[in-house]
Amino acid sequence: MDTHEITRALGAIAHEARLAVFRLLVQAGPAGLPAGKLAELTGLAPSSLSFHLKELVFADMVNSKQEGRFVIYTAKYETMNAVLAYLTENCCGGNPCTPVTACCPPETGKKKAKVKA
Amino acid sequence: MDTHEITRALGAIAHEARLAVFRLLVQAGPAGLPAGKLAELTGLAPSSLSFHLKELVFADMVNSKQEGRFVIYTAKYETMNAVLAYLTENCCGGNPCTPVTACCPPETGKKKAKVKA
DNA sequence: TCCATATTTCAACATTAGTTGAAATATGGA
DNA sequence: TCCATATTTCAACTAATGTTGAAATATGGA
Repeated sequence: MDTHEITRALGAIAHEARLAVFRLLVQAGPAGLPAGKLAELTGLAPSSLSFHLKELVFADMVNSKQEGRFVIYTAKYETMNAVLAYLTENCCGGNPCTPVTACCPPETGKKKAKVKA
Repeated sequence: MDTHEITRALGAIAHEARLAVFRLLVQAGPAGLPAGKLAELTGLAPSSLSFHLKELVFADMVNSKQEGRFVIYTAKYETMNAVLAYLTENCCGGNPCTPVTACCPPETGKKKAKVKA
């Protein structure tokens, strides 16, 4: 992940509405949530939500999949973890401080169903 | 830290120039770097750098202190760590996945020289 | 004091991001 | 097929962000 992708990912969640959406998806886990539910939970106008979801998808922070007439969105933990890793890399002039262990295995909504233990 | 502060912090580093500056400061550690050195390392015009530094300070991601005729900037690890914590809080629907241990003790450039162990 | 260096401020402008409401598209069910 | 629901697209507009160069301010040293 280069700096361009990192800033895009950060920019994606550097907005009240998108941060709210992203957190809802993080908390929803691999099952995700349909756009309508997100609209209901955030109170965003459908067109505005759609705009923000596109941003999140473009930044690779979120995945979408059609399911019947719903579109289900899921958080992409991998990208978030890569961002966290980048932010703490080379921290403190290379001094080995407490290492960052990023959160959550790759989502099971995708192909790889990697489960711990 | 509320969502407004989080988005401000994220927005502060969601920009190529500011991310570069922030990383340089993270790597520089508690000693920090003067504005001029940052201008040299990033190639930013002085007025542009000044603008971005103000953003970083405003977002509480960076501290500044006058030192002779230089202004020394330092990264504020505490804020970064709070942001990392927020992003992974309540992850996976509350499932206790690998916990995030954020990076670096509070900087010693400030008053509190809290060292672990 | 006067000068050189370090940094910030300002105004003008250019670019990008976000919001709104209406219309378009897609899907499943009667 | 026709209708209702779910979501996205579009165009117009508003607001926020970022860039530039010149001028202003502050500091230390000769």
